[in-house]
Amino acid sequence: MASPRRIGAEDSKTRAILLDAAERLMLEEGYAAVTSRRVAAKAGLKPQLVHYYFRTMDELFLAVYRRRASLRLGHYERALASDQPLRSLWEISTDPRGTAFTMEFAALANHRKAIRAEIAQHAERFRQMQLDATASVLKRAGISPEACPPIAVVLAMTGVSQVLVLEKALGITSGHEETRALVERYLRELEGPARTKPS
Amino acid sequence: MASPRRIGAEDSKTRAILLDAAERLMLEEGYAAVTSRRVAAKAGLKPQLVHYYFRTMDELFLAVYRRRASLRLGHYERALASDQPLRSLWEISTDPRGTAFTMEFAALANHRKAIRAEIAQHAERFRQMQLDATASVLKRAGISPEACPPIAVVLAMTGVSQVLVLEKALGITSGHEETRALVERYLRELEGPARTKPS
DNA sequence: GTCTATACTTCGATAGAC
DNA sequence: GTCTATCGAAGTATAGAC
Repeated sequence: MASPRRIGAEDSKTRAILLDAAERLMLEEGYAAVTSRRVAAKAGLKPQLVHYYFRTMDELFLAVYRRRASLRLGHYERALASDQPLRSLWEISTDPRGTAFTMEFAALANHRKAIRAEIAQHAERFRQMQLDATASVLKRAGISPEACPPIAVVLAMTGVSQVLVLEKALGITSGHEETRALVERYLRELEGPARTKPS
Repeated sequence: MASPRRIGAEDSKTRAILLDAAERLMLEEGYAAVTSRRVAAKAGLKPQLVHYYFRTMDELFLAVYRRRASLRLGHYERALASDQPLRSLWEISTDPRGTAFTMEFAALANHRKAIRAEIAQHAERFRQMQLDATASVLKRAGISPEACPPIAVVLAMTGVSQVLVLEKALGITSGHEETRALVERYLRELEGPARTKPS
């Protein structure tokens, strides 16, 4: 009884265009630039259409996030099914676009409860997937979980890749090459040399 | 000849109060919450005073950043002068407040050129300080730079600490304890057990 | 140094016609 | 599904009195 207001269909073409525009805006100028007016302008549509497809701006942010998370889930599944899961995971996590999203949504989550909850939920799931793959690679390599806990490896990979991408975006690159080389050495020890071209 | 507009003194008490308010607002609700009206409300002052002390909101952000960076520089210097520089650096970089700032400003830098430049400049300086300390600790421990480049250790410490703090803020903590334990083990190997209470 | 008053812009959101 | 029209709130910033 609260809301007689109409909302557009989820499979609408226009809705997808608005999501694309919001996504690009977020990457290029940060979440603060994602306003109904600016999204519409970027999409070549009227601002009111944003409100027709999304009840609130939070709903728009959530829709953007969910679409990305769903894509990412696919990437993860393919990575884990490959013959070099750790290397594939490293390539995904050092992709600038993916990490830019992570950062932007993390900042956004600081003051939007609904988004924080959504992120936390997905993050735990991705973490578990990474952990399973990492644990089995380390086991196969004969590295004891006591000497080197797989979960710590996962966190280290996550942290190092995020720093590399974040700093590069800020124009800081000192030490990056050496760090990438070191990671490459570990990957070779565990899974051998790269067998597929990095995309 | 451009601006006949008056600007308040840098050593003003009121100015400091406004900076405090902006800083807290940024930590609690993210940079988007830092508006002239909200900063003034938090400081118990009129919004116009914000514009009296800062020409633009960017100038306010820069002032907040510089004040923090200056404090941080002092922390670093004390850490590097201590008898356990690596452990001290780890404690600094896992401090939630410091890292929350880093994240918030990194996100802000995405669409504010002046701030990006300021951050990059300071970051390189901090990086160099960390590197010097790390290199000398590793050397003393007899670890060759070829086996383990000091710069990679610095980036790893930075990345891992950031992930720990960022995820904790989002409510994600799986694997954190194990990772902290692993870092502790490395710190003990290099510098021995903690000799000072973590603040 | 702080106030009132104000100009102008942009924001999220809704109602109702087509 | 998209449009015109419009609200009230909040944003940055400035001028000028006290």
